[in-house]
Amino acid sequence: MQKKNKVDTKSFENKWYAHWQEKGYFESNPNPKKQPYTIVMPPPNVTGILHMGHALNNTIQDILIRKARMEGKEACWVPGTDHASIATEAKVVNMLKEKGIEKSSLTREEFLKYAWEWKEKHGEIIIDQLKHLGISCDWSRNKFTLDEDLSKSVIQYFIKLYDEEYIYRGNRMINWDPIGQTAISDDEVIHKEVDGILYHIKYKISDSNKYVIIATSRPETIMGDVAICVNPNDKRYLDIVEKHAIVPLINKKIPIIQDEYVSMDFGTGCLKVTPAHDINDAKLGIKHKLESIDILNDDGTLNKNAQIFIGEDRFEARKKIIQKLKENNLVVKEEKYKQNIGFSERTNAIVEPKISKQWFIKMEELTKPALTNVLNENIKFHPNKFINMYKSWMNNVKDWCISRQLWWGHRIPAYYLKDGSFVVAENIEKALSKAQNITNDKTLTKKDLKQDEDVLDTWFSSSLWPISVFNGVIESNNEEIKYYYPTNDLVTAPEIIFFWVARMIIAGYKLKNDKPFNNVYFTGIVRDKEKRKMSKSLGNSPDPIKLMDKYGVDGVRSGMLFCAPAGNDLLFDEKLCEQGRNFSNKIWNAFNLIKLFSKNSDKNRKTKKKDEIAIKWFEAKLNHDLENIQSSFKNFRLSEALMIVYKLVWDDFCSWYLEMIKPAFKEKIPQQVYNKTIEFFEILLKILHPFMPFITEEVWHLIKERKEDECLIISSWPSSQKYDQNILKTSEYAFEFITKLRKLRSDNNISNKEIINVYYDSINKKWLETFKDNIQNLCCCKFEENMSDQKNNLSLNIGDSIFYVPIKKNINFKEEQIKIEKEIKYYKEFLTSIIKKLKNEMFINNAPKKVIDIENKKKNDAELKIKNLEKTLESLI
RNA sequence: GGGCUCUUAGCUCAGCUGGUUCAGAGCAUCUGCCUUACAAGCAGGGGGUCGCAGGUUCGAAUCCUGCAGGGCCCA
Repeated sequence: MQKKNKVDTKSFENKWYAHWQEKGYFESNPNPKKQPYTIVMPPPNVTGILHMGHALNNTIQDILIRKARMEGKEACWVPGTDHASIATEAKVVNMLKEKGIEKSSLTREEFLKYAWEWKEKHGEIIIDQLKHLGISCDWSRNKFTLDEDLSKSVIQYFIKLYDEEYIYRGNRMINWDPIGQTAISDDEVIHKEVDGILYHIKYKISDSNKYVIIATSRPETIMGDVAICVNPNDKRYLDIVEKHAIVPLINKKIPIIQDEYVSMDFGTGCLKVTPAHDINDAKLGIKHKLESIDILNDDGTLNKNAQIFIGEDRFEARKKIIQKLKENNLVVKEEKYKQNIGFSERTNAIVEPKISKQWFIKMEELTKPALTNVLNENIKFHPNKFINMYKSWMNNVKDWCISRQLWWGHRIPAYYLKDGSFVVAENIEKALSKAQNITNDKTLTKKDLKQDEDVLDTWFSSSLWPISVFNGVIESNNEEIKYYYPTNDLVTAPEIIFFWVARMIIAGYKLKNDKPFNNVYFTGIVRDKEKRKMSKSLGNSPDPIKLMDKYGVDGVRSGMLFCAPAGNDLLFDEKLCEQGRNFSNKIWNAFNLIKLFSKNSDKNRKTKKKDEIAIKWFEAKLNHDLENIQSSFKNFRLSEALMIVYKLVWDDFCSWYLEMIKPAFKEKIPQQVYNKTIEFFEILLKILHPFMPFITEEVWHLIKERKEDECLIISSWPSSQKYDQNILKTSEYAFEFITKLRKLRSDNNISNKEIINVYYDSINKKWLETFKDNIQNLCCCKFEENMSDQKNNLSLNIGDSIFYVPIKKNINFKEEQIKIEKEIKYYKEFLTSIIKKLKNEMFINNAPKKVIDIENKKKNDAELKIKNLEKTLESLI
């Protein structure tokens, strides 16, 4: 029969969220009397939707901020969204395509109008979804990276870096995304191993009947070939060096050159050199002063330089070229081989190396303070294993390409004059005056200036986030930035350690000469049970909103946390939410019981001994655990902290404490015990609150009359008080006794209601006095001192004491005997090994005294144990 | 290919600079219970040569080397 004591979390989730917001509990203002505690939220893409990664990440931040708030700090959590230039622009382009509009048919202004409409329409979705999670960020501070003040900050930072000569414009090989039609940075390229084919193609030697065979995986680029290169040590090709080869199909004459760069054992040892389409070939090209022939259009189709297959897509062209070469018997061999191909992080297009004029940031100098302050732990990484990764990136960092051929984003503040020279300024007016100064031409007008068409890499703007959300770039000394910066903790995914974390640190030192945050907590990547990363394409990612509907917000939050140790991937299983929901229910039912107590509390009833002990014990256990919880939090071991709370609530409070103080049938609970129980429960609710904010707030208001502003969310975090260590130790024996007697009862089919008599002789009287009532109460037994019949008894060995249990029913003494003999054998072997150890002079001479003492104690304990077991055996027979 | 990291119960993980009776937790599983807070529960139980092979040491899950296998980052 199922009972209906299930908590309906939906009935109060919205109520409390609205109440907290209405009361302004999430909001923060600089308060010199309080210590600030600041988190900036990693801004999700403005048009994105909530996935499990967001849910985990924001839950963690919420736990941290709620705890800080309860600890009396000025807790400020700044939320926001990111314009995500390339991702959002791609979405808008697709949307337009569906309407039959090509981006190329629109002006910049027209396109941006559509983009802003799109943003207005979709931009609030993720914010609403985040609110669903119950997160307590200061929504009045909600920012968007394209907001006016943030945009100004970005431009100002650009100008500063340009003026200090960290930013330059240069013609370099970059990664070209033919779908997004933009340059992307090295970090936005994902390398994957792909099955490819290495084609061995014959090139005729000029003025000869001979051929040279080159190996290439990209035959469509042969029209861009400008040379053939061999290793000077390669004896196979000595005869053709200095001659010329003829590029097939287009019959172009190219030189055969030598360079040690060419590996003799890869392919045929002959490399076709295509400087426009390969980074290494480009280097060779510069070295040997070769021409660079770009045969591709920006969209990845062949251009007129290719001479053939003009307008065909690069991969189509590849097929056709191979076919044509085959027709001419020029393909000697096709070899399967694994090659590394770069894909665009955002569009998944195969990236094309391309020489292009772009804006770059010189990184070498800028990374120095950013590296030092992580290595010296001025900024702490949790877990710190990521320091190594960070270090190697910082040490090998290349200049960062920050221009993107997109419209959605911060437009580069460079203004070109007719002669191609440019000035960098925050707006056209300032640009004009700069231009007039430089050229000494006061007749110049705005019309003579043309702003750069490109926008900045999104990560360039987000690197300012911890500063710009407090307007610290433009007004570097305002009250807010002075109070909140550096922020305390950043919670993010290790995937963006370079994209974002590193660059925020760089910006922090550049602009504020100080770190942007004290701690970086790296969460794991959310994966499914089969360890596959959760992704839309695999369809293995549950919708967090649906999960919250099913298991309650608190259930999902705690469920995720159960298995989220820092830096370890989270193998998500819906079962965890079930566990979380069950936990909510447990809390709810503990509340139900306490509510029953309240109806039956009695001011005149005196506190019993068993209750006194229960209170004394739980008080000690609670304070003991509070210490551990605090240290887990300090080390960002949040799932560990939750587990301590979980066990404290479920096992210690519900299973032991509440059972101990539960009054007998039809009896009332003493008022004092009730009050103490409420006090404990309140502390438990407080430490549960960061993890499970809703149920705890609800119960908080139900267990006591409270005013509407006496909320748990702003209550004070409990600190650990001094506690009785002794009772924690001695109570262990009581629990052990109870467990063992319960087992004895079930092994021998004794009904739970039947009182079992337990006899004892030499025993720690004080211990028994302390725990007697609770033990008798919890496992339905009765202690007697003198036993008449010394034989045919079962017994319990607890610590150094023996308890005899005369059982009238048929007991298999033989079996019992074998069991005890086995145990005696184990302890005897154990004892032998310890004695051997203690006789070992090397051990005695080398081991610290503490260890030797322990071994001696082990010896004594084992001897006593054996003695008691033998005594037990005697009483059995 | 370079670097980092991991391998402990069926699953997910704790086990700090070697030394408690150290092999642990949660989940899962098994057994018995609809006992008046809770079957989304209660009570009890079982389960691991700590990846493999060496080495250092009085003593190794813990330190070192090699091997095997997984993961991450960078080329």
